[in-house]
Amino acid sequence: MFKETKTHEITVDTVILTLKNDSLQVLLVKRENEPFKGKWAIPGGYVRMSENLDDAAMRVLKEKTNVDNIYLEQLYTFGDPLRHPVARVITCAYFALIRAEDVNVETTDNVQWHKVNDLPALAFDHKEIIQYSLKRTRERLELCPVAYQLLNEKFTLTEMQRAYELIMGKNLDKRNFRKKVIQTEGLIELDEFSKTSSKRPARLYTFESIKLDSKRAHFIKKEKKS
Amino acid sequence: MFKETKTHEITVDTVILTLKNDSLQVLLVKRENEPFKGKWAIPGGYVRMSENLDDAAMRVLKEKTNVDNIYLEQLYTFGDPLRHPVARVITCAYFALIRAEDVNVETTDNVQWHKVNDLPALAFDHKEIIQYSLKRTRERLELCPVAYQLLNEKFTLTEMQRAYELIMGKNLDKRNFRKKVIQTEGLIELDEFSKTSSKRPARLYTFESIKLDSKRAHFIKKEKKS
DNA sequence: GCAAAAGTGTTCTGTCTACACCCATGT
DNA sequence: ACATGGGTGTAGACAGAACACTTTTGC
Repeated sequence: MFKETKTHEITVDTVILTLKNDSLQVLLVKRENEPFKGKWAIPGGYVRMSENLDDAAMRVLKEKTNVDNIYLEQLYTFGDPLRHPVARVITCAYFALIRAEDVNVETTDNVQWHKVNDLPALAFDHKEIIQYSLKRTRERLELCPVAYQLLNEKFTLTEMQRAYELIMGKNLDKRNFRKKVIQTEGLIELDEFSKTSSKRPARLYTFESIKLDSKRAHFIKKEKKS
Repeated sequence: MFKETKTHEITVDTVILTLKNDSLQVLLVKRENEPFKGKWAIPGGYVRMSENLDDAAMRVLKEKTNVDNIYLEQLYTFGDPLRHPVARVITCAYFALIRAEDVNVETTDNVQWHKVNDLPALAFDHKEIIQYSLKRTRERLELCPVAYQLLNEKFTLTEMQRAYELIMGKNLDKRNFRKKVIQTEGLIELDEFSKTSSKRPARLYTFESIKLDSKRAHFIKKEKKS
């Protein structure tokens, strides 16, 4: 009766992206156990019996990073039988964009940010998962300005543009970018300016509902006047 | 050691859509076992230990419908602990659009097509899964003309337009529709005409790679002339 | 006063929408 | 000859791309 002890196991893995040092970075943890002991991996863990997948992803994310209340989206489920060398582990991958400001991750020797353009060797199929999350993030970005999730509560348009550029992997035209984003529903022009000691102060912006529930945090174009 | 016999089980479920009788229909099977015995459900089954999720979905689909070589796409993974009343079953849902012509499904009392706008009571969260597949299909349709998968090998533009209308749930302008689709890469105008006994014969079209591997069957706009 | 980033408009091109009439055939 | 669905073009609104100079501040 217990011959079939081999069962599928199911995990969630989370790709956590942030902006740091003018590059897009992903949070990795060093594996402490076999397989792939000592290799870097995206944070993940087993799904508990009584929690749904979203909750499991949230929990794992919170356990690893102490970050909560963010835009967390199911990415794809990876189930190749060979993705795990010793067991059959199917993983449901999630991804999240988080604000540098919110990041109270204490990085240690075993928990570190890595540039997505310069990844170390990764455990399992985690490189593929990260690449896929980038693809999805780019697709999302073309529909709604999710980049605000990477920005501080108050930000300049230049910062926002830079976030877009880092995600899209190409430079954008300043005037066209501004023309487009100022039409975004929920974007608020503040009467404050950055005083980052540099040159001319830049106007700050914020999002109306920047603290809202992540599920509804889609910013779309403002209604046309009729 | 075997106290923790409760484990996650993982299934794949497939939403199989087709056009029939001028409506979008989904293939349902009547459940023969508890839970939800006698209720309609989308075809699904357990993932085998040595197959990946895509293969499992393909296999289940083939077993239930005898249809192969189609556009089959992972939809979403549903993992609510309460979605199955007696066990913890996480399901990875796939969806497929299939051609009426290819459908050699023998429908029986237990295997039938149902209009997506008029579904019976369904087992589990299958109604939600079907709704989600419609949403995704609409999104896909705006990017590439996946509707060809619902059409016969040779089709008229009016048939194609009708497929779009049924998926999008709204009527389209004939001239605008044609202007747009004739720019689609891979669409071939044939020197044949439908002779469906009606009135004026309509020109037939086909897709260049209509028999191609589903993964690459994305038709995009033709290159602009430079 | 100069270095550095902030800020700002116009033109062109392509795409989307709305809209109405003639054509080819079967009966 | 007429009924039926097939087939076609134009004008206006809007969105995206290209492109360069002035402004404000710190030093």
